[in-house]
Amino acid sequence: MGRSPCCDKNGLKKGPWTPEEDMKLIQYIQMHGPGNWRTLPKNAGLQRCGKSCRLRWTNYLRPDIRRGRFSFEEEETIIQLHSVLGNKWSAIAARLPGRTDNEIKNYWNTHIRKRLLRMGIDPVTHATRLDLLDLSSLLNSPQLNLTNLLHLQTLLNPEALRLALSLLSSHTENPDILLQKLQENHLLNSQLQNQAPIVQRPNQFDNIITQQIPNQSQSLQGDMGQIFQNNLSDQCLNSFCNGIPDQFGADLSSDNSSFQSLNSNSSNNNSQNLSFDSVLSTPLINGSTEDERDQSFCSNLLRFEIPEGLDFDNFM
DNA sequence: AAACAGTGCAACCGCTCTGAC
DNA sequence: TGTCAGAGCGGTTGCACTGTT
Repeated sequence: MGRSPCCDKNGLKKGPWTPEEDMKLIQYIQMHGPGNWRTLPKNAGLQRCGKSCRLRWTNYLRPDIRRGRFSFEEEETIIQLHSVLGNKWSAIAARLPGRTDNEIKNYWNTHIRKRLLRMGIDPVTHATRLDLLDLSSLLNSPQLNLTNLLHLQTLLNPEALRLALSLLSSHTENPDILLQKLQENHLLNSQLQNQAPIVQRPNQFDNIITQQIPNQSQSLQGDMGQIFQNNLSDQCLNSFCNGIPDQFGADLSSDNSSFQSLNSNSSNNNSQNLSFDSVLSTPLINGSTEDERDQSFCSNLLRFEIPEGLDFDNFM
């Protein structure tokens, strides 16, 4: 079915483009415009296949190409769009002027994907996954305490909470048991993955919070349930983030003002009024370091805010 | 200084989609 | 309606560069 012949089968050149080749391609397209890539290389005097020419032009030679590091806003847009569109790189690129699908794809695979994995987020589904979370780092965090673990309950499976509580007690009592628990964790994780997916997309959060909390609180005994009543909902996401940062090589205890303000701002809200917009106020700094970005990502962990005016019909 | 490992990215491969005939 | 060629797309590869030992 219409597959174009491979370059090497036709004796055409492959590999990196030389400046001379670039110049020929640019000059030809400036005179005749892009299109008809099959005949273009011959007419332009290039020993390349049409596909190679098209790729070179669309990804690197086009005058409107924007080079350089991705801004934080661009990263956020990529993540948000990816959560909705998946690996539709061209569709994502269409919303990022000057960026190509290839560039976005590479950036996702080399930067964003790894970062999400470190944060325990499945880069495919954007769901929080305990098996992806670096629990050993989490447990070493000075931020780790019972309250934070309880906050995790709202985001994780009850089995996961039980594991975490068990790990915490072991952590302080017997390091060997801790190691054993961590190994058992792999088994638990595989079981968790077979259960209903723990997806926290924003439009589902309200339901999760209003529906899951009562059930899970009831499943707890005595004071535990009361603690949940006091700590659930609007602080859960905040505390979840507070529990994570050590694995990013940063200590948020010295710089968690955004989270503190979140606490104070949201303290008057009940769980049903939880707005994830309130988590979005983390200051964003272009050109920040990877660690700084990780911290900011923490606050934007579960943010899948859809840009205003975005018509998804156009993507499908 | 050399060897090795890890990382990032340009480019290619091969499949699918689309439109012309 | 079926076939074909061209174009586009996502996945993958290979190499250059950088950091570590």
